[in-house]
Amino acid sequence: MPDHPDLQTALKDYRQAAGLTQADLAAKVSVSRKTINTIENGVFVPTTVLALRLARVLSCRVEDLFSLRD
Amino acid sequence: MPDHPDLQTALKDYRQAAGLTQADLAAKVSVSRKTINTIENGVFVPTTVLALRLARVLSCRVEDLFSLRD
DNA sequence: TCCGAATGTAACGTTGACGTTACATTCTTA
DNA sequence: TAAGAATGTAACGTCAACGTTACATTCGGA
Repeated sequence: MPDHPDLQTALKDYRQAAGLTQADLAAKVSVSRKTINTIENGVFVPTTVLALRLARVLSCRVEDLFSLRD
Repeated sequence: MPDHPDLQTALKDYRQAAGLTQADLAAKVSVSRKTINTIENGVFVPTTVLALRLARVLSCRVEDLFSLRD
């Protein structure tokens, strides 16, 4: 489960704080559970549209969920 | 210059407010000028990494630049 | 400790983001 | 109004995001 070179994510923390499973969150933003799983594990970076949906559902900013690795 | 169905953007407004040309902004975030141009015109949506870079350079949030069309 | 729930992960295909180059068009401003 | 700067846009290629399905593994509570 490699970290993505450009980005780090706090998605798992926010999801768990909201009391949601990966499957719950996937349903709320209309993607597959695998998509949530691979994003949390840094396998790939979500599109901006998905990042905006995730931030909306988790009541935070895109920057809270994803930050550039400098 | 079709609007993207999922997203609307205020990138042009923020760029112009910062006194930057498309070429200036492209250089600052390390993409081609065409990429900035096509994003501003809604031809396609930037990746999350690029959206984060744009927000950083323009001193605003990703949500200020891009918003879901509901 | 056992069982179900939650999570990890693999293969294959489709689509769209972006680069590069080049040229046409539209704005500025002297 | 002429010249340069800024912007629009087209063709073609590459790579990564995601879907779908399926199965293995791990975790948490009775």
